[in-house]
Amino acid sequence: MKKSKTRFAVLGILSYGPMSGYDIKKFYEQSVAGFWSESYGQIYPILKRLAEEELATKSVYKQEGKPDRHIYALTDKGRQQLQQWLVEPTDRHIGRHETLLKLMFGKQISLADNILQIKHFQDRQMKDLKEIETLKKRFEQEEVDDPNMPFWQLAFSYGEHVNRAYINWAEEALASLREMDTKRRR
Amino acid sequence: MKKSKTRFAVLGILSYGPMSGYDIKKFYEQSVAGFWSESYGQIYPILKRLAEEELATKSVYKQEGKPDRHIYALTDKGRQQLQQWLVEPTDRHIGRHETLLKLMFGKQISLADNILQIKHFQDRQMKDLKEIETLKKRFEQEEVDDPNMPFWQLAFSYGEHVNRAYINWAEEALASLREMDTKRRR
DNA sequence: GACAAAATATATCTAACTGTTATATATCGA
DNA sequence: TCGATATATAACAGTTAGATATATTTTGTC
Repeated sequence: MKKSKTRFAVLGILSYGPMSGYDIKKFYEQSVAGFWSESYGQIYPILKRLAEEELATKSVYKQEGKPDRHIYALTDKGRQQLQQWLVEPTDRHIGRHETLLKLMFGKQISLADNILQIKHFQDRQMKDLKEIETLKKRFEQEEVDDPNMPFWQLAFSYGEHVNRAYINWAEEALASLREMDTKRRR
Repeated sequence: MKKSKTRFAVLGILSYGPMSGYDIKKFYEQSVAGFWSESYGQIYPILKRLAEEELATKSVYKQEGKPDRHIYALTDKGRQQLQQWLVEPTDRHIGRHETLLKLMFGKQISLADNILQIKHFQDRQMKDLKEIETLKKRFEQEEVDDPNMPFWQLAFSYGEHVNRAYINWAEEALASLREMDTKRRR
């Protein structure tokens, strides 16, 4: 039986420094949206288990007006397990790209509706690309000094490459669908 | 509560013609690997429910030596629900790209190990791209005459765009990691 | 501009759902 | 012996949507 990937995603984030479950969720939403996500339903139970297995230590910080912060810090044992996973060969995970799936059944609806779907997809990826560019610039201007920076830059570059591919494909697909439309009307 | 996407993935495939659960799995493995997948654990229970809800009809064909084939065919009601889903706005699903996640924690392991991971990823995507090209050529040569063909071509084109982006990004990332390596050694 | 209402942020946690993996079962052909 | 054919399911992994409770920020109205 394969071990949960969330386990390692959490250990990985803790390698950046001690954090709460809330912080971890925020990180995955704001920084690596695009190629990874985590949900509270997994994060909290796993943090508990990591503490039990001594891969992380837990300490509680009281706050006024806000709930306590349960901060977890990576132990040596935790770092070792993380490193083991990092060097393991990685097998493919087939994502579920709903827009593409819908397109496979495009014959069932009008060309106009197909065009709307792809436009919606293209718009979203354009926004994503802009966000990545903004984040990248902010990191450069603020001259973020972090030993993880070179790896974050590779991730930015990934986002740029993939989103540009999405946008270009969508442009091509839209042209193709519009051509089908004019042919059909003749 | 959102409805299961497998439901619609199954209805969609049935729009191509009557099929068994086994056929559906094979389709998702062989044809749209790259942007969708389905597992038996979902397919069989959902086929049962689709028949109960009269979105598909079931008929059993006996075979000698092999298990019976349970063939499901889309009903008008099923086609209607499929069409409704096809025109609905699609929201983003964030995949889980393990290689990229590992790269985010690349500082924890050697540059050589990071390079191995990306090479492994690049190799796999090169194979995928070749497979898509092969499939595309076969469809062209055999002059496949199917009203869904234009939509399949858009899916091929998607695969080409995205895999080329993956490969190019990997090339860039490898160059960058190798440069980091020479700098570190100086 | 003042005030209230609504939305967002902080923070943890869990039930109910969706989706994956691995295996059982059984026969035929390579 | 392995893979293809074919259905089925238990155990696990992962997501969604809500409860809980308070502070701040935004928005709408007078």
